[in-house]
Amino acid sequence: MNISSAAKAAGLSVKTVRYYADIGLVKAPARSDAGYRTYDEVSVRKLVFIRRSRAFGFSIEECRELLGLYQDQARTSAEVKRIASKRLEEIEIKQRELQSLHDELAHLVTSCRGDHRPDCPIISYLG
Amino acid sequence: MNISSAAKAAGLSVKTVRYYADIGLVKAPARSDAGYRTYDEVSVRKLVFIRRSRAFGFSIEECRELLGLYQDQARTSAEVKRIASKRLEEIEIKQRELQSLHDELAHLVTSCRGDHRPDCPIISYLG
DNA sequence: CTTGACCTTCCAGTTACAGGAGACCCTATG
DNA sequence: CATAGGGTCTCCTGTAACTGGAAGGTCAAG
Repeated sequence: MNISSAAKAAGLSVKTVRYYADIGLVKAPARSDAGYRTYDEVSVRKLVFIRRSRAFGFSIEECRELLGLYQDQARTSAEVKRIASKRLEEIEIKQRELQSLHDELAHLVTSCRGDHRPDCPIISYLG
Repeated sequence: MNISSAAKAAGLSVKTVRYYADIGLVKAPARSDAGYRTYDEVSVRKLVFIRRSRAFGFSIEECRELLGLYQDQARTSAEVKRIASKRLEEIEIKQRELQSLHDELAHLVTSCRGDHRPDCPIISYLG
């Protein structure tokens, strides 16, 4: 399985798969005679795992850690839960930040008439 | 007023102020004989404007545009409102994304016992 | 045999700065 | 007056997670 097939199967771009190989996250298990990266089902499954973890906003380093736990038969669910909980907390913090930003900006936008005149509460507030 | 005083007055780091000068966002209005950047009240006010705009998540390019509108006596409030509304929409999209992420991850975290055993719904879901 | 789609490596660019090197400047103190 | 400490300058590198592109090798089809 060449890199483009693996990328398609995993739902990633070729560039991204090559990048993951470069940083040692998911290396191609083999190379062809011509030096082409060759992937198998196992590595594709890892790539999918990474894609889904990334979609959850886990960083590459967190993905690396999660992938280690994914492959580790002996790890406890507590180890996984710790990382996921940390990520959940980050999400909640970001949500609160976004909420206050949203409310403040929404207030400014609704209070701005948005007509041809120059006076604007948004600019007044920012300045 | 040297760069560190200006930075302190604007609530920014010296590095950031120098960066804004480099990219032509807020240049120092003058230089001393020794080549030191010299700031005045007007430029400090612009720096504050940028800091507050950045805090609202406006990109540097958006800040550049807003700053242009800020300084433009003839601009209409509609022009400002357009940019702010666009930003507000981006925030709302991000909020919805974060919300579904949050719900899904929260569901996984609560369904994981987080004990010494290896079976873990989080990993099962990601893999 | 050639064409076109693949693949390779390496380099540059993205965002919005931060860190640091090496050199210059300024002020205060001994 | 020398020097010590800060502050400032420019320039280079690094960050996260890739994307785009150049130059060149490979492979299958017609």
